Amino acid sequence: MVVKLKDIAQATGKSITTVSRALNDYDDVSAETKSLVMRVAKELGYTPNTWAQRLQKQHTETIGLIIPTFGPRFSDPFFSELLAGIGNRAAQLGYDMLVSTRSPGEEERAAYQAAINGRRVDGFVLVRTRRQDERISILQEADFPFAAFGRAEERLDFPFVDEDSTYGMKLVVEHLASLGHERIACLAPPSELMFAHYRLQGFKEGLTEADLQADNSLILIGDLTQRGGYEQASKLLDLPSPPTAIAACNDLMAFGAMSAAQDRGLMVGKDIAITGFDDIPMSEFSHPSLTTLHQPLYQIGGMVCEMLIQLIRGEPLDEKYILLKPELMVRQSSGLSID
Amino acid sequence: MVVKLKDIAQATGKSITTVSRALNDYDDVSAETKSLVMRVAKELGYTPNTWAQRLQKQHTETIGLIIPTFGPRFSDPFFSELLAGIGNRAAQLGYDMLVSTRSPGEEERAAYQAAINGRRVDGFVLVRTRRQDERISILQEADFPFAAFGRAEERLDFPFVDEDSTYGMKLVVEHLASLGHERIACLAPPSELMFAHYRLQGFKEGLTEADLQADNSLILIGDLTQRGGYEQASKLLDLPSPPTAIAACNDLMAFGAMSAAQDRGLMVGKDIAITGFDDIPMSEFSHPSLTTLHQPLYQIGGMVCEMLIQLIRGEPLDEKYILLKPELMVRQSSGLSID
DNA sequence: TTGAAAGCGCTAACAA
DNA sequence: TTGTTAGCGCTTTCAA
Repeated sequence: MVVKLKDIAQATGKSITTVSRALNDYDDVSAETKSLVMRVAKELGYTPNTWAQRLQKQHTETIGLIIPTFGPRFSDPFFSELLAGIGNRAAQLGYDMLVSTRSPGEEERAAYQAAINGRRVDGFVLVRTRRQDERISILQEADFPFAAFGRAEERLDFPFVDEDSTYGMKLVVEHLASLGHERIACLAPPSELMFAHYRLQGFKEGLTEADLQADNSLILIGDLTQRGGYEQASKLLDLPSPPTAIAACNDLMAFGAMSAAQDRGLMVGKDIAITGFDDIPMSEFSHPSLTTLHQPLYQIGGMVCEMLIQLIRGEPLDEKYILLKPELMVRQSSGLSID
Repeated sequence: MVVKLKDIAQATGKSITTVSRALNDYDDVSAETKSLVMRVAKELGYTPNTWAQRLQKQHTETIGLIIPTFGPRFSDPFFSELLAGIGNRAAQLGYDMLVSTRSPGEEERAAYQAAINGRRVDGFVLVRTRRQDERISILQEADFPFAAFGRAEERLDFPFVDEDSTYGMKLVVEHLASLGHERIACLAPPSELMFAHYRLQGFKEGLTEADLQADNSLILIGDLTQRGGYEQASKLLDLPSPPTAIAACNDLMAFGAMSAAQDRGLMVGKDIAITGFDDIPMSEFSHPSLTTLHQPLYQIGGMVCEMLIQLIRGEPLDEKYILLKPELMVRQSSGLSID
């Protein structure tokens, strides 16, 4: 049997209302009543029924996060870091986090609609924004609070945190060029992802600035997994005139590329340079360690979460658009020079 | 403005009751009324208010998962795989998943209590069971449904899925011994974790069966991260008489150990053998690739989730205790022989 | 086949 | 300072 307000009311001889107000620390309840109620509530082990509270208050103290997946899973450490950041910040601020995964398409749309209409969450954190992102239109049309990790193509106005991928990739290319590389390949993300656009743009601008020829046959799209990186890098390495450096657009693909190179007897960091993007914990401990761009994913998760909650609470946002500069972590995989 | 039953009732000229029944496909509603109601509901874009439904039905169609963390985060790919498995299975079965992280202690206890009393979730998935696991007593005392990934020390009776770690570690030691190793070290998990017990036991039994001397100075406890693995392996390698093989109790520590060895100029798989446990996606792509024990984490997540939901629904469990045999994945890091 | 009415546990406007 | 009453949106007896 679960303890409810009624039970406390009975035990104290007060009315349900008074008990409710005492528990919520209203100041029109006498101090004695308050402490009496509090004591009894504690004794009885009272916890409010969340659903009743929410039905009444019309908000849920819960934020939603639907992770977009292409395959069935999201084992990318990228997401775990981010998730941890969001979840912990949410908990600090007194919010629950409802998590699910959907692949883009009808199901994803339905999940958002259901959550919005059913008032299941107070707002959404959007991750991995896409060029034409229907999630954004759904949310905006419903006038539903959300904050995103990533920007969107159209000049849509919404709060976001993003890292400056263009800047980051330019940094990488500059680094590789300074090491003497001239044939630099890129392992790009699926083009519908917004960050694919920015990273590719940075890659190309970097080449231009380094006075290098862009060669489209050296730009291959991978699915952001190790396996994808392995496969695409294999193609690059089997080219008649293979690249001397591969800039992967995320760490997982970079690791796949390293394997592909190593399987061909190449020494990564010497015979070929390979770089990543994300700086997942593994990067520091791979062999060779991975030169990559650091994104503070855990903190980013926290920032987006905090933005969202400010939005939900109707508080003014400290900042509406946050663009972070990734930091280049030079490690072994890019080598120190090429002869 | 959100559409509710009342709106549909008005639009169709029916009563709220009838609309509700039509929508829930009761068979005492005429076919025409039903289709009329359905159509209008669709037109208006109706979605039931979750809170009202739950308050009424007294269950939530939500399962809870509180991830225990020692530090602030849970970036272990181990958890992401498991989480994906649980979440996707839950979604298939029509359940939401409420996720949060708490470090063991007062806060964790409070989180469970609040979720139970507030009827916030219908049941819990417990992960990473501990020897004296107070979560289990809380849940059992409240008679609250849960299923665990992992067993517990006391002869407590609850449904679980677990992998046979003892068996797995024996497999590893047997493998290493067959390769000629005699000084085999172990990177063990913190001893309060239940699986630490089983893995260590397997390690020791494996030594005995291989007629090898157990040397307690070769058993070091690490915190399951790469960094922890790196630090503890460093100690082992700097011993006057270092081990020729290191069996880490999870992949992340194994990667750390590999780095430590490589930093000392050792060639992993030749100068020293290193093995892991988990077979996270990275293992196949590290350099050298990691010999480890495969646990189908994604599937395990699904199994535990399904168990829990059967429990919640009061259905008989297909199986109450599931013990899986991990499979040894022999890769490069253990080497093929030692001379 | 349908509708009126009660009630899930809580909060809040209003009265006393 | 306290209690009465209504109502959040839904489901479910019970009666018509």
